Amino acid sequence: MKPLTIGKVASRAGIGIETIRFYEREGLIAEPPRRESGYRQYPEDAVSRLRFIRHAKELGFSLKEIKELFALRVDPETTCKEIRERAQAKIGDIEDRIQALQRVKRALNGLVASCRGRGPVSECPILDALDQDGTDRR
Amino acid sequence: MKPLTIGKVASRAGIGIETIRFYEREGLIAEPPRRESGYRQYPEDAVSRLRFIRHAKELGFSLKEIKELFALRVDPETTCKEIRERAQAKIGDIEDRIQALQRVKRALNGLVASCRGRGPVSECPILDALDQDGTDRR
DNA sequence: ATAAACTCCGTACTCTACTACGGAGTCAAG
DNA sequence: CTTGACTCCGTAGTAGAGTACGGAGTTTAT
Repeated sequence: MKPLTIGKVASRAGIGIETIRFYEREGLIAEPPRRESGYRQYPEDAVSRLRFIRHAKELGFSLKEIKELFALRVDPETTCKEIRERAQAKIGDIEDRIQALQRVKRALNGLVASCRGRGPVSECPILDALDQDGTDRR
Repeated sequence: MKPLTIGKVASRAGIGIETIRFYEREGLIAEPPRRESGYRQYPEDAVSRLRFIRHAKELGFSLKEIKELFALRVDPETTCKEIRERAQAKIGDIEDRIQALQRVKRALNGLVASCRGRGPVSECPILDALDQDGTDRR
């Protein structure tokens, strides 16, 4: 359980050193303790947090949204009610995204099918995939 | 079925006029025909395409990726096999994303539940949600 | 005990995806 | 036939998310 240097954390989490410092500046991760020399010393679980950030980004969450996800559990002063409400809002959000992804997937499947069927692929099922609910949510 | 001006297209698709011109420059949408005055004239289905772009972006696809999705069906010279392969790769990709989102969702649900259960919410189920496969895919 | 590798910091640069500006021409409703 | 809304274009600016630089100090493996 010895603390990790920034370089170790970076390679384990699969991101760059500069990015970690950047996230620290942006408040996505806590400032870690330092040794006398000023070197950062990370506990193991910093790696999980950074991986989470990486994956969440790949899913299309912005850094701001990721911060909000983290905020759901920090401070023990937040009332349960509030946490529940915010979490549930996020869940709704995520469900929307899943729906939308499933539509894209169906469209691509349609493409594959029509292709297998050997007919001309000229017309485009992808376009219909997400076309509905033209109005804004979020 | 009369053609639409850029402004109409923009409002129906839920994006800005400048953004449409930008997408045109970037090759995400075709240059539409113009009337003598130079005004762009869009067919109805331009709206679908733009909505598709908007939704795909919300899902975390970059413009470049979106272009790749579209490229799956443009040129009729691409072999069926190739289209199928590329489409299937994208499908796999999307399935991964759906899985990941479902993990986040489960984590949030857990959060809500543990909260309702009244125990201390101190420890963080969210972090585990996406934490696995530390290595890169894509 | 010394070289190679690592870390520090602030600043500056890059890339993506818009968004705004502004002057000039065009359209359409009254 | 005017006037207010719309569109044209090129260029410039912005926000978000990193990424690079470079000189100086620190660790660590041999």
